[in-house]
Amino acid sequence: MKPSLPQGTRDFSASTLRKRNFIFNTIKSTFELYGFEPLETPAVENTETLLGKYGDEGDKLIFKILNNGLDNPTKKETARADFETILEGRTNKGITERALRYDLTIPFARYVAMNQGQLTFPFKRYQMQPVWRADRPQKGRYREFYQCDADVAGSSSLLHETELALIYATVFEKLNVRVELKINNRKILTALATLCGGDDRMIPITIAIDKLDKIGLEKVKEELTTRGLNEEQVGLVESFISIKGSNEEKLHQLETMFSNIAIGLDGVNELRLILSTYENINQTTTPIIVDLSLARGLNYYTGSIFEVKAIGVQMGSIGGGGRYDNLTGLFGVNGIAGVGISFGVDRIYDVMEELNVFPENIQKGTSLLFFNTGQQEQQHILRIAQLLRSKNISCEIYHEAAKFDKQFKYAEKKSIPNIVIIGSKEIEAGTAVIKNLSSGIQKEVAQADLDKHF
RNA sequence: GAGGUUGUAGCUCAGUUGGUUAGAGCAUCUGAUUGUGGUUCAGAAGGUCGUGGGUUCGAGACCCAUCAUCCUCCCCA
Repeated sequence: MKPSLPQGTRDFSASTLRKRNFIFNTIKSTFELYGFEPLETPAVENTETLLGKYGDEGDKLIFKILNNGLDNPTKKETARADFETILEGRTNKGITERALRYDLTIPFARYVAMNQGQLTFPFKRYQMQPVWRADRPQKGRYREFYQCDADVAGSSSLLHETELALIYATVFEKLNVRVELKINNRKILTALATLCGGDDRMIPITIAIDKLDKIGLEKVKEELTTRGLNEEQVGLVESFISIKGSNEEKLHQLETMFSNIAIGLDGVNELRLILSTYENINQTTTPIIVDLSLARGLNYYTGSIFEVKAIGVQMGSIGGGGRYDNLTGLFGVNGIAGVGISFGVDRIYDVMEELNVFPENIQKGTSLLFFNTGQQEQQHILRIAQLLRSKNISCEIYHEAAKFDKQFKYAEKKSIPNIVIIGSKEIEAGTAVIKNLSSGIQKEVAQADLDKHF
């Protein structure tokens, strides 16, 4: 059979992995600087833990795992009946009891709900693991990709929003990626829905305005009309998303617009507080921008919402997050608020590759190669290599006494910067020949001092 | 779920209106080179042209199906 990879998945080789790890390490160390602690959850969750949390579209994109033992003859009739419900488009425990994790937030909520008695609140955790979506792959979209989440459970303090925004700014500055950090508040969108005829207008309105920068104002208005808004209501939405100016100017206009709607004013005040603390503290060059068309599809958000876009690259959002008032409510535990952000490592990688901003020094592998001149010498070299390794110098020995030509080419292909020759002559003299491959400079040193040269 | 793109050597790609034995560059291997590479030169190896049907005297090329791929929409990181 021909070897192949499932759609939307990738192998990562050494140079890619070093760059990816650079991103992971940057995010991880920043999370820890802010007091978040690590958590890992299984790749597989019970299907019912995940279903119904991401909307109808989301449910369709969850990878479900076929149960084992369906071919057991004694269970054949039950299996057949269960499968009928699958054909009707519903999931069934008898066929797919488990599913692959779709994001990290719901598993986190499940974990908090299960362990609420043991946790210290506010509970701050970070999690960097792959998630899977049965989506159609395309640019910046994979079926297996990593998310790096930091969430706080059990606190409604807006301090967390500010700190999470600072984490975004810090990480992207460390990665040398210029970004636009966009913020909005679901309460403002709720107020808009109220103005437009009721809370049930919330989802259609958010879905439509979220597409503003992609499809333009006219198409958004069309979509609002087909979703049942009348002319006056469409006009309201239009004047809402047309609000321009500085952050403060936008907030000011919103106050006028929602002067009679408490939840709207509430949202404006939250935004103002987060913005002022951020702007006071932030030492990076990343601006935070109020974007009223920012809506975010996931419907569990209830307060602040964030999104990060890279500047200068055509790519969907590389990070997003927000506040959800009742994180664990779906698991029967009420009263635990949450707020969190997520980094899309795979997209960040694509962006950094396109902008060519990875540092040079992260590709460091083996620092020297010992040439192999024969069995006898190999024994001697092995001892020296172990000594260097104990001093934290990475080295390898060419696996056979081949022509120098071959050994040189091996070193060059693996980008090993130095080669060391210890042949019979050198063993006798107690010396070693070091050659730097990029400069071509060669020197003879005492074997005992070898470690001092790397 | 809807629409489009592209599948030829390990990689990147040529291949004329259908016509002998399907090509190039890079990479690989061998030699020039018995302890000093990158350059150069000489040579070798590598393909059931994604798969299966069809049209034709003749198909890498045309038609149909199928699979894969990348991209767009939906939705999202």
